[in-house]
Amino acid sequence: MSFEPEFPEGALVGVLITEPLDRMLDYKAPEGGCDTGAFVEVPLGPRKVLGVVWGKGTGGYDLAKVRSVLRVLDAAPMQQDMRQFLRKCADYTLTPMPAMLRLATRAPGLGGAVSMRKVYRLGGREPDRMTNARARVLDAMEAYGGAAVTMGELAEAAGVGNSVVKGLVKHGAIYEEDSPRDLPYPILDPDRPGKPLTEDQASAASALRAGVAAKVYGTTLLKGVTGAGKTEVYLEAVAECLAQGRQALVLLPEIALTTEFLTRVEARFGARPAEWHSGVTMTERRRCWRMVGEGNAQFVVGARSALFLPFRDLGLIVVDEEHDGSYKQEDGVLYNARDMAVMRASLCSGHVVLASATPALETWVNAEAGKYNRVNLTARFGAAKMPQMRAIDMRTEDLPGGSWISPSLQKAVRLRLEKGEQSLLFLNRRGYAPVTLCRACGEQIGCDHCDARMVEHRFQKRLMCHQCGETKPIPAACPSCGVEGKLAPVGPGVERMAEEAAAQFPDARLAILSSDLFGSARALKERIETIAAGEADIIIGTQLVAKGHNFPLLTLVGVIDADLGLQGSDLRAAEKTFQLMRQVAGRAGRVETQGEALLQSFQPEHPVIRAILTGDEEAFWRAEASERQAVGMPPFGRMAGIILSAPDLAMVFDVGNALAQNDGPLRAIGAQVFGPAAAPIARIRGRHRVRLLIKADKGAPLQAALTAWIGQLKRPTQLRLSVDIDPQSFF
DNA sequence: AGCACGCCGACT
DNA sequence: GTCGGCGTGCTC
Repeated sequence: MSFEPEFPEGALVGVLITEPLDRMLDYKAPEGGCDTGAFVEVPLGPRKVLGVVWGKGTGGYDLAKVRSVLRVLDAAPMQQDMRQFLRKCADYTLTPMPAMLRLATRAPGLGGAVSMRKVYRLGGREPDRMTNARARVLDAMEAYGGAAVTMGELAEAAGVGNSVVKGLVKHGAIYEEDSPRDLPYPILDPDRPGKPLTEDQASAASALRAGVAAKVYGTTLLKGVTGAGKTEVYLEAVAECLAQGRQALVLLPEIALTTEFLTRVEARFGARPAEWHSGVTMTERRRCWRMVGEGNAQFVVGARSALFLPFRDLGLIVVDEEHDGSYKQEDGVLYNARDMAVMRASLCSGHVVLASATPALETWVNAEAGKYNRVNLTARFGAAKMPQMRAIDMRTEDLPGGSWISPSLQKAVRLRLEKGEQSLLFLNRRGYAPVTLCRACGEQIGCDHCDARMVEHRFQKRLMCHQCGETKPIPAACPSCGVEGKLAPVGPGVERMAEEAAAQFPDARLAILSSDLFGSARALKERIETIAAGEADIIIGTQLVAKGHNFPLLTLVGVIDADLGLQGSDLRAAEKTFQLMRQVAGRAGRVETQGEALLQSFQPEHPVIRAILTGDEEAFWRAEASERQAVGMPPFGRMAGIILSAPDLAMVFDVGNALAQNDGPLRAIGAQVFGPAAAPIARIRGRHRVRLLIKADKGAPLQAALTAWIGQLKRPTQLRLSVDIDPQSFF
């Protein structure tokens, strides 16, 4: 080290650790000193824990008891913008700092030494005897040029066992050396020619490029209809970012989408980006985390948690399908990755691209207000046209009970079958039937641990709770009245749709796409590929199919129940329905032929259904926005949810009521409290849950008031409390 | 989070 | 008389 450390040995430093203590601890700097941002190992009681040097120590602790940092870890120090990001994110979501730090250190083996492995290069000397096998090894070696190769790879390439290689090492014909296991990612070339862009795409791309080139914070909504080629366009923004030598991040809402994306990146930049999501191996995660921190990964594609990777110089974050509900983490640290992406970029002078065919209302409003730029992508790529959309009025269809494919829809499917084209029947309900009803006593079979009904999954021959995942066999007799043979499945699920479709179209090849029918993302992806290639005539799917997979042969989409999601008092229901419908409809006819989308509805005059059919999105958003504005709901007001849970129902309500009564800190900022009421999921794994909702004006200092409010409460040990800022759904 | 300390019920 | 339940408190 040629530089003096910021804190010389023995100096007092404040360390943030990943253990749930909601304050910094003072330690003495270790031998050799340390700097702010260093990842360190510190003693805590009998344990050694991970931490980050956050700055000068406070000195507010008995100096005699202050212990010393054990060692500075071999990892790129956390930069100032990252520390600011964690702090702001913690303040916004009311999450303790240690939990934020855990999010940012989700890399295995962080504490360990850099792991090494043996690699081999061509040596200078000749072996004593040249054998056939040895010659093959040297030939294979030659093919690698000067590059290092592992034993496994080399033996494989030469078609020999490793003893041959070892023999050559002994004679000096091959050098053996140690190399870090975590290798840098291949260099991406932003100057390779991309796919030719349409005029529309090119102008959108240059707008995005300009945003990235400015090297200041900015957010752009990239709004483009399904199939308009948003990916090609934002990859140009990535190219600009890479050309500047900065790092780029693309967030995708679904792991299943990454494989196709990687292929496109490879085609555009000549190599694959780093991947970060729950599906990648531990080794690869560690490599990704380290290389991102060292600047040896230029481009990362990942899930929402990739926002917390230690980027050195992040110039661009793309949030693809930004409206997708899965960007909101629903357990642990409750954050919305879309909003946190904006926060992160604002701290590192990066640009954000929010891409969607159907933006979230919040995003639309921000673009209208001029807080975000807006770039529209209108033309469909190539010859593809938007599908014709039509409602099927279910009130006038002659349909026997227990079946859901109307005669009009049947006719349309037959037509496609005759032409050898694919149809998609969309139903956003997994399983066979959502309700199992006893025809003798009216009992609906529920989950033993939650207040949810059990959904029949006929493939697995079990009932399943979609809340907690609990399953049980389908009983022969009613658990309530004991009568046998009277249990009946009620309502449709995709499995049941498949049964009906098989009866209606006996000669068609059917494929069901539902997340619970696939063990892995890989299996799902393979299935999607064979279907896209034409292995099925009729696809029956849940919302999984609405997430951007490309089915070129698909020309008809039938939405079985377009009314699902319109009911209820969930404020976002209309928005979600709108987004889903347009996306599913966008599946149809992505290539040459004109597609058709049919929506089965009992209320075709509903504004949402009409907005979908007329394609007047702006009208939909304007109407939705003014409705929300009138009642002061997000994004025109602020909301927070408080979930209390404990094994004892009375206790949860007592605490909830106590909170509701002592609402002084909230009243001080003009906020209102609603509840306590049973939470949307009233019981999970034996814990009763109640929810309070807080509604405040847009500018109100909500987080500070919530902290003061919750702080005055003394709560029993078994009671858990979590705060959800900007909840996704509120009843 | 762990882990220790500590104060009340059913066992050798 | 002890073993052990988990409530309370501490960790620099």
